[in-house]
Amino acid sequence: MRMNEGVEWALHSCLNLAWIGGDRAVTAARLAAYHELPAAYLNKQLQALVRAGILGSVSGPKGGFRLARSLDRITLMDVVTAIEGPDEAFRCTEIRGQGPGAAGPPSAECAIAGAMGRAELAWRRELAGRTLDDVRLQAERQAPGAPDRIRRWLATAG
Amino acid sequence: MRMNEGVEWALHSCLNLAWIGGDRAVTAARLAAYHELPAAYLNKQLQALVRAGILGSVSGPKGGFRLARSLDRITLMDVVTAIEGPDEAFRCTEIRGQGPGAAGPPSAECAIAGAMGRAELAWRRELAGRTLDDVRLQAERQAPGAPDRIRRWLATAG
DNA sequence: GGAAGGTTACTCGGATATACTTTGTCCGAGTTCGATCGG
DNA sequence: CCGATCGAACTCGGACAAAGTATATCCGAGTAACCTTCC
Repeated sequence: MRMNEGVEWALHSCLNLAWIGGDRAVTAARLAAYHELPAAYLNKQLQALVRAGILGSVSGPKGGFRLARSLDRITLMDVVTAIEGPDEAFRCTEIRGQGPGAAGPPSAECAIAGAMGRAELAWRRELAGRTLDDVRLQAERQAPGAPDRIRRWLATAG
Repeated sequence: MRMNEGVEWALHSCLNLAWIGGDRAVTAARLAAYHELPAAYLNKQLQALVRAGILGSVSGPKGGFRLARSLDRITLMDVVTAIEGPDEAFRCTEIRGQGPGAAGPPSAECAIAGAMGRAELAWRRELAGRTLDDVRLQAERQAPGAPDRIRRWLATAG
């Protein structure tokens, strides 16, 4: 069970977009270059964020991506769902109803699926309770120079 | 992000072994037949449980698998770790340290990795706090006939 | 009749194929900017 | 000189290919029971 690596890229890119400033659109190529990521593949992930309504996109010259809403309105859960999809990690296939072990019509929810689902719910609850603004605040506390650094790099390279 | 289907099989098999009774070893083929699962592949998963010390195995005729300890000493976390491995789902690859975005020597922990890690910890905590005996109790409450059913099937098929 | 030895059948265990998801790449549709032409 | 039109370059978006992991299968090593043989 391994989470899509695009989740990490998406989270970093969202923070970078916030630090750059919401008025300007930034291309996927530039966002990718900042962390030496494959540009086309990052583009694919950002598309997913657009479909989820987290980012907005502009085509053509001077085009690119920008945040569709402020960081305090984007949760970790939003990003994970956008990239990974809505399905749960543990999916009950109801094997208890297959073969000789079948108990006729399925009675209540499978106890195993219930327990696993509750654990996953705790995970989702934690993700939904943390906004990207929380993460940004923590990141700026640990590396105060980050916002300036990306703004300056974008200016010199741009 | 999809969890290995073997986790579900392993959990059901452990409960079935408990219902059958700990004195007798049951072959992978028989456990698989009870839910119409591919026998050889279930065998592979049960091997992982043996390596983790959850099950014990006996070779040769009258051989098979049996619980290495009682259900109240096996947590959901134990089984998940045995099948899925010890690695976390979200793995920080430290892209913040790559390319122009690098902030020299890595200061503190990546804020993103920290937040994701805390969420995953909540999930693990929930899994570690639930034993297979809890699940068995819940399952018997919902389907009181299950223990008898598998014992009887094993006797007739046997 | 009882016990020892050999044989057989059955099991786990790991090495080996196959299917599928994730990762990575490429080209086309659409759009905006800039240059060119005309008034 | 100013405005409109045309061309060109740049961007996202989705279709296409490669790699890695999960799924499924097969065969060999080991072992316990059983049968045969001998005392």
